[in-house]
Amino acid sequence: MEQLLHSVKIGINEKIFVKDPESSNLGKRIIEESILMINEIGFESFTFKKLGVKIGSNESSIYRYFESKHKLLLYLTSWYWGWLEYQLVFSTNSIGDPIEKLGKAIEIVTRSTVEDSAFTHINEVILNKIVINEYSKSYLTKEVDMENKEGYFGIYKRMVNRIGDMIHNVAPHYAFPASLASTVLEGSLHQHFLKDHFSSLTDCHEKGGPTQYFTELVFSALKPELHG
Amino acid sequence: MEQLLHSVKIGINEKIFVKDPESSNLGKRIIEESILMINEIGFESFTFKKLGVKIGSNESSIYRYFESKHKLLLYLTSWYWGWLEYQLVFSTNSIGDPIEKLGKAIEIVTRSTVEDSAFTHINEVILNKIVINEYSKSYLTKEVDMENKEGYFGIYKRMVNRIGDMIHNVAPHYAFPASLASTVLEGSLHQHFLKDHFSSLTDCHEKGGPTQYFTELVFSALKPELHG
DNA sequence: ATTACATGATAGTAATACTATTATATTTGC
DNA sequence: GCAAATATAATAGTATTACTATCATGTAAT
Repeated sequence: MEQLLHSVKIGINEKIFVKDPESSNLGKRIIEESILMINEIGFESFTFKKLGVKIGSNESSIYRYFESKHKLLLYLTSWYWGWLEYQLVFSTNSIGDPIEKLGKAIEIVTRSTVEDSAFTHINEVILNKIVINEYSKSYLTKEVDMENKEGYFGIYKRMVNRIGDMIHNVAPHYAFPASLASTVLEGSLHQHFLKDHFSSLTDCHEKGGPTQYFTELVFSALKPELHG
Repeated sequence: MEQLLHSVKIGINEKIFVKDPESSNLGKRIIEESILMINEIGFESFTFKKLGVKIGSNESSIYRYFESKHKLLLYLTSWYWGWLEYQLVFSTNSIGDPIEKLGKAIEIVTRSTVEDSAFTHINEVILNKIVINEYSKSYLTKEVDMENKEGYFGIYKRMVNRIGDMIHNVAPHYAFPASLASTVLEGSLHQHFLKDHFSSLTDCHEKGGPTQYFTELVFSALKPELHG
């Protein structure tokens, strides 16, 4: 399994980058250190100039990989969703029972991220924090429709669709499978954020909090429509 | 009723502004036109300089009211939540039955905003669009904990708590009233956004879509714990 | 050794998000 | 009605941002 994972590469829309950061050492350091830096100082304060200083490289060299910091954010979050999708597919693929399958899927997308040794230059735990704090900013823009057309959000959409399909397989007559799937994915990020910054607005205080909350929420919504 | 509404002023944390925009004509025009402009060009492209040109005033004069565009966003969104809270309290206050009361509350916070003639200089329909597109940016910052301590998000939190309390009154043993309340408020904005930009990720396509989706979601979650 | 390509260094630009200062209206108190 | 106080406007200035452009240097492949 470790071997298998080591040969996996998360496939990201090539329009998001100018030059593939996976293709060079500098590229990998851009990814590695930008994750740490965005987490430390936030996306607004993050600049290519500061990143250049940190990795002992030059601003202009970073522009060879990404034409803007917005594109870098799209890259990082796409990578995260691709990585999570991989976990999802890998862990649910062999499950035959639709209910059990959906349960496992909810667990995977709502749990706190654990480290993954397969991608040495990417810290998934910290990347998860970035997704919680910054993902919305990647699509809450005036350019969203154009960028959506270009396929920049493809992995995320595929992820929502996968979960929506699982919901459909459990309850074929349920009227809101896509909305429920998007609520779980987006709502999970939100509950994790609330846990850290507005603790009175959530009940998900322990480690498994969001998983338990969303598992109950989804299955009680589907109960009246259960298949079979 | 119209008379009553005309005498109501939405109370906003005074630390958010330097000078109360409700206290002068210029202040009101700042609010009125900033809503239109942020909706048109998006919060990132919006600047006080551009706003000054639009209202025939000067950048420096706008800084007398708000020390930054971030604070102006906090003001606008606080106003929106205060306005919505008013609608919520007004419409549910006289309802005795907890189930009916919660149902009405969900309807009010998930429906598409309708015009309100009580506040002539504020277009609530457009302000609602701003909240959908920009509200997350007001708290997804490195300053969130400090600003939360200052009470900048007080109205929103009160709103979530009100709905959480209503949930609790319907189902006193339900374990996640605050999470469910925050899911409805935040999720509603998200479903409205998806409707406009990622229609394949939602099933809430018609006008009453989000209301029906969240009403079913909440009541099915509470069903096993129903009071009485 | 030559060429190609990746990276680095430097400079420059228009715009942003302000602050500071001074000037001119407008309102208010007497 | 006038002075004083206050509100608003005009102008200038600053550090930073988010880039683009050009040229130099290092390194790797033929």
